[in-house]
Amino acid sequence: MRASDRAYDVLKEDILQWRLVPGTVLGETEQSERLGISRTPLREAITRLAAEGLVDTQRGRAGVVTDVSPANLPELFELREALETQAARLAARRRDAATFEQLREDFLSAPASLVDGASGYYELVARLDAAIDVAIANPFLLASLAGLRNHLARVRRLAQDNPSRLAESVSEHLLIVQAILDRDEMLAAQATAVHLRKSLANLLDAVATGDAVSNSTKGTP
Amino acid sequence: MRASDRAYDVLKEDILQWRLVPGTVLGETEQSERLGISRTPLREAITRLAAEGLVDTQRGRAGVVTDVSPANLPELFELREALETQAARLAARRRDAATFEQLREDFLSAPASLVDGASGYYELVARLDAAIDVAIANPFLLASLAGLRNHLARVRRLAQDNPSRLAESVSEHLLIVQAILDRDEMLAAQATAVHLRKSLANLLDAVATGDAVSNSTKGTP
DNA sequence: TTCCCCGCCTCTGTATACCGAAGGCCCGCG
DNA sequence: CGCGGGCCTTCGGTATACAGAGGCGGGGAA
Repeated sequence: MRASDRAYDVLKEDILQWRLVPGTVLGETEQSERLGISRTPLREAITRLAAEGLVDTQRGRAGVVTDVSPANLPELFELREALETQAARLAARRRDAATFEQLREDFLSAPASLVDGASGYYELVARLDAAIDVAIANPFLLASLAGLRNHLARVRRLAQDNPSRLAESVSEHLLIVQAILDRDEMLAAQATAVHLRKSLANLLDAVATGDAVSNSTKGTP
Repeated sequence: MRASDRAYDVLKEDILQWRLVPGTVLGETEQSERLGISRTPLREAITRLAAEGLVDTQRGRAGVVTDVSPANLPELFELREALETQAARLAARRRDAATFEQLREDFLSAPASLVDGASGYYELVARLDAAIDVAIANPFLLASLAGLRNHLARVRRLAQDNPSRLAESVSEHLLIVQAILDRDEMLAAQATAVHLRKSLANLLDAVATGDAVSNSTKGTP
């Protein structure tokens, strides 16, 4: 594997996992030494991260890890609503029945597994996202979704999911999966919109009540 | 200005204007000599173009200008519908009245100027896009829109606008501007969706009837 | 004549050297 | 003692040198 790819992966993970906090200056000399590579491949990694909006680069100053704040939540969800409602609509149109039938069963049995931690549930949601990605079969929409998810991953660390919210979330996802299975494009899109609005409201509420996630206590390997 | 920025601008323009056709291999040595810079800043430019999806890079092979074909039109418009309907909705919510009042007047007088070429009209549409960009005030949505427009600029060269289509397009845009002025979010989004569907249908028809644009005969400076 | 293998050559990937600019610190002057 | 200017240091930007890999062509053998 290329050194620039490794540098990119490491730096991206470091930023997404808040090991490199917003505002951190990524000096070329410093980071190239830390990663054990020379400045040339490091620059390529920084350039790629800048293109994804994870770092800012200004003339004469090396990359600075982009700032994220609760103020970005409404902005991100405006984009998310645009992309994911369309994704749900297209998935309903083109989905593979067997895949979503399986997902439907998994979501039906999800409440039982919620009692012992939510990590399995998050993994299930990720599988739904992946299934939708495959179903929509649109590289351009997919690229925009991928960029969005970078920022969502960072902002999620700002607030913790409310346990009671998870049960709601399961039923909302189930509705989406069912609509996709039924080839009901309109319902799939609207159920997604509903889910996103409620998710945003929950996140904003969690932020407002000071339920912030300490960076050191939470890890998602 | 930095050499890498100049290289990026030149290459991007060359790709968007079809001076570098899809499939062209961008050898590092060759391009750095052509642009009169060394390979280091050129690599940065290629990396940025790759992040935007304008070039493919695979291990051991330099950048290759991404392929575009009429088959991409439906895919692009699926993303475009998602982003631009949301953009119209948000613009209706947050627009500056004076800006769009001016645009309304300009679109009202657009049919008169259509008789002597459409270049002024395209510029007017670009001004509307810019006004919407300002109104939505959302950097994430804006970034996705910018990426989309890169690809749209390329694919437009695949088909020529039908003159009779332009008159229709004016009235569709007028409806969008009026809806934004009226703060009618729903109508703004739906009018945008209508416009996009008709645009796509027109483009697909133009492609199907072999009305392709010769690369050398059309320039957009 | 055709196919396969070997070797050369070019090109990418990485490291490093050089240059210019900007910022910080220190010294001197008011 | 404070402020300003100049010098020095450091870092980003660019060029270039070097190594490894992959591809292509030529030659030999079947």
